Amino acid sequence: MKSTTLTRKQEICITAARLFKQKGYSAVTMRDLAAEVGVKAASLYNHIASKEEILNEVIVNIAESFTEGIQDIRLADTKVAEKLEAVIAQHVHLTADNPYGMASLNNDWMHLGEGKEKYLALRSSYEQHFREIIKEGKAQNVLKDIDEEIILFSTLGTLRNLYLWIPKKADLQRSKLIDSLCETLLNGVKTA
Amino acid sequence: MKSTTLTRKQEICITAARLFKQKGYSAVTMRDLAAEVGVKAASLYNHIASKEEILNEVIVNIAESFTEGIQDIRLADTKVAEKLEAVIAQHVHLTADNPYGMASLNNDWMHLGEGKEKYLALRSSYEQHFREIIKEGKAQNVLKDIDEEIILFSTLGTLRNLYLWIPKKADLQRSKLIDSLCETLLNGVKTA
DNA sequence: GTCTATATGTGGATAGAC
DNA sequence: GTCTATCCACATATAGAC
Repeated sequence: MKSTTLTRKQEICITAARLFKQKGYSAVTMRDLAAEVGVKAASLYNHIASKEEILNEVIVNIAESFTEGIQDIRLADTKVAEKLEAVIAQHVHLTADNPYGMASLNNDWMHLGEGKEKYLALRSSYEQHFREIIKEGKAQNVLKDIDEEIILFSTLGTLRNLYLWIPKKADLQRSKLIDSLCETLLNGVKTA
Repeated sequence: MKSTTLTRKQEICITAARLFKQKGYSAVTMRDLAAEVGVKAASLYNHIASKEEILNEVIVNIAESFTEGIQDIRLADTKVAEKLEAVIAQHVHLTADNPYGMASLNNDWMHLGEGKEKYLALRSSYEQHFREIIKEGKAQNVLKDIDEEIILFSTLGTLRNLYLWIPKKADLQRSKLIDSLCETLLNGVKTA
């Protein structure tokens, strides 16, 4: 992140993420990737140590962004309702910035090698922060008395799938999308 | 579906679906599958023609159930609110009956061969029926004036992820889960 | 930093004995 | 219907010339 010019390694990882979304990590070969980058497969190894390292680069950075972000949100001195909206907004922003990486994060994390434990810890931490916000919301009577896990996974289910249709709705403004999602997820779709 | 005793082919497909959920279709080898079934890899080919055929068996049957089900719901002579609840209930039932197959349906459909077009047609049809129900809801002022696509993908996002946590919450009764999801998805999580 | 050539392993699938 | 043995294509990754 020190320059606007992409290093070769970054170019490889970004291209890889796009292919991983299309076919999944296991079905993408180093030859596929090399062809897309415009070099021969062997040349990739001057920039990365292994296929697995690419997956690590793609996934772990995003996972860190999510966990750091929700920690800041949780600890912030704001109302619970605003925290919930901030969590939704963060998902929209991080997904719009990197929809391909989000696909790998969701679907290919089990193919991580060394990095798997770190990823699982980050995910676990993320969910725990989210649970604490939900608990706070229920304690303050801002959230209904619905099972905490249902609220967590229902909300996360929608947010985790954002990567599937944000690219298809490129025309939709982020701010409008965030507003609609907050309304839908927090207040529901039925009229009162 | 003509007997309570599983045929060898059914046993293979059920075992395969479980492995596909763990590692994804591409990363599961015929040797992995054979070991899990308790035979040698070559023996599998007395029951199935190819690895791809297994994926077809796993995915297409479920996709058909979903599309047929939502068509019946849409055409039924019931109120829109009940239709929405029926869609949610169908997701819970089909997912609880076959959580492993749902993983393949969500994540491995792109590896279908011949069956891919059929799958895509079924999915498209499913979404179209869902859209029509949403339109009906908005026309009758049962649903808020939120973008139809947002309602569709927000709701589907949560429902498509049910396979990830239904197995972890085996103790949760289906009827309680359906009630909670209807409340959460339709009326929202915030207090009025 | 990219290439050609290749080492080494493993994938899906088949042949034919039992 | 299951086995052993095997074919052949293709996977990741390395060696060494340029």
